[in-house]
Amino acid sequence: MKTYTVQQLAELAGVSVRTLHHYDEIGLLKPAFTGENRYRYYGEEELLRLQQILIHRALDIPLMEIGAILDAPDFDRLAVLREQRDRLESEAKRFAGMVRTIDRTIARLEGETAMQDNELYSGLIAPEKQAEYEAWLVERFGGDMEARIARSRKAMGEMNEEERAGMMADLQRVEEALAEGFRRGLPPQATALDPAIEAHRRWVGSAWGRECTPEAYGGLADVYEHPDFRKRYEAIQPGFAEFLVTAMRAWARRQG
Amino acid sequence: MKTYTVQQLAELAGVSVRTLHHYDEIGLLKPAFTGENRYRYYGEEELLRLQQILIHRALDIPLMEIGAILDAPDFDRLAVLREQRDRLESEAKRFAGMVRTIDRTIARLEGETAMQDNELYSGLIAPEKQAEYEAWLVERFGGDMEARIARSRKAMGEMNEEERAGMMADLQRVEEALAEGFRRGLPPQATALDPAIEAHRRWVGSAWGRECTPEAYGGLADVYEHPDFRKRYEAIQPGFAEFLVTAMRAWARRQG
DNA sequence: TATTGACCCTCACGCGGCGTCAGGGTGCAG
DNA sequence: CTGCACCCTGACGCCGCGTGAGGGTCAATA
Repeated sequence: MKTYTVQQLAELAGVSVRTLHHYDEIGLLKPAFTGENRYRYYGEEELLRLQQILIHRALDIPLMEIGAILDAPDFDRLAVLREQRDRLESEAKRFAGMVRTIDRTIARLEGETAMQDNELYSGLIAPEKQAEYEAWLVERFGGDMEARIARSRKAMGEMNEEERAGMMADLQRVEEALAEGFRRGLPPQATALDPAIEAHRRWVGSAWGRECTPEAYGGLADVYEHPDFRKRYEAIQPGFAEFLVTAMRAWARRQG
Repeated sequence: MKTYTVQQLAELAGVSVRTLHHYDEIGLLKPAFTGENRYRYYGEEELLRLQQILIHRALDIPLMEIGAILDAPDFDRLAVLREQRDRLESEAKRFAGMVRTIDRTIARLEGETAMQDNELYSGLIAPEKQAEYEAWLVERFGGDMEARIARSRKAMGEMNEEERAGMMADLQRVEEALAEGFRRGLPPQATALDPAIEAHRRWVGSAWGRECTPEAYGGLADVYEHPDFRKRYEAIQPGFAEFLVTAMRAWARRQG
């Protein structure tokens, strides 16, 4: 017959020796037998019971309650398993939901970050506002922001005047198409805006030098709420800033 | 400016007032301000911070460590989120894994249960062994077993002699085909046995009055290790009992 | 104004489930 | 015999609150 000492069982099950002492003390998990040396010796049956204890414990069931469950007559066994299964599934879903929440936050932060890298020097902000905006970014995002600003400044510095003017003209066309939809009274969620929205997204991607994903585009909408961007879009047409932000978000949401 | 009292914030966040007191005491979550009445008043910023605390707490991170993380400079924010995301995903997977483990246990128990309901009275066990077998079932599975035995006895009692004889003849044909494979020296895992195995499974399904799923069929193999069944299969051919059990298990495993 | 019910406060004991350590014994190899 | 790894019991203490005592504040109502 195979037996385990406390340390062996503890390692097999991923618990501490102290835990096994404690469970013996409270009667939750008794050893198979105790030797003359007062050592605890456990068998396969105790190992199996311990594994069942650990599943219940993962569901925050108090130890004494776990003991009551495991010591109940066998006819309850299937019902208990079904109940534990449902609770374990709920926990799995709870954590999966938190993963999705954090994924959205990460995407948003990454979208914001990518936007700030490139648009700052794309001519959207007047040069005299740049120092102020840089201070805002550093204050908001902290430590390595200055290094990234330096990097973006260098990349934009390498674009010639003709290329920059071409990009600005493209952006104006896109924004004008969107503003026209706004003036015609289309709701921001209207799919008739999709061509203009997607043209805008493509423009942003080319300004970034990499694809603007739907998540990043949704994050960009957040950043367009910054006062400097709002001011700029309000100058195109009063009310346009809010319309654009909502339209961008609606589009991003529809991409799943 | 919108403010919340302790109870309002506690309800919004799903924690207790005591928890908020505690977090204030240890400096983890201070109120926005405290009134002359000594009441705590929290703002949106505190609500957001509390939500972040709760995600970290779900990962069993000690409170003082949570404080250190949240109070770190902002440039760490994205890295921390990524790390938490990975840990939350691991937790989700851990619970999902436990769900699968319990599902397998449930399927096995249900398979055994369904088998015992019907085969007991299908003529496989000699009548004089029935009382003994019933005692074994009740001892093994406990409380409601007697009610279920009564139910099955009634159902079998309604099958006429001709129908019963037809089922027995079918079963003999199936078992003979399997025994022939055994005599020819086929390994129990051989796919050449599949037609006979599937015929057997179909027979069991018809005896049950409902489909015998691969899980249930795997569970049935466990139950065929009972001494009464072994004796019966050994009577067909010495060594056949072990062969059959192994073949059934191999087939069930191959169904995924 | 007084009363009442809901909410707020500080203070403090205690619980569940161990982690950690002290002091001492056992088993086994060199 | 010595040294190392493992075992024991006993016991203090920690973390994160739950619970309750005793008392104050706020707002509606009679």
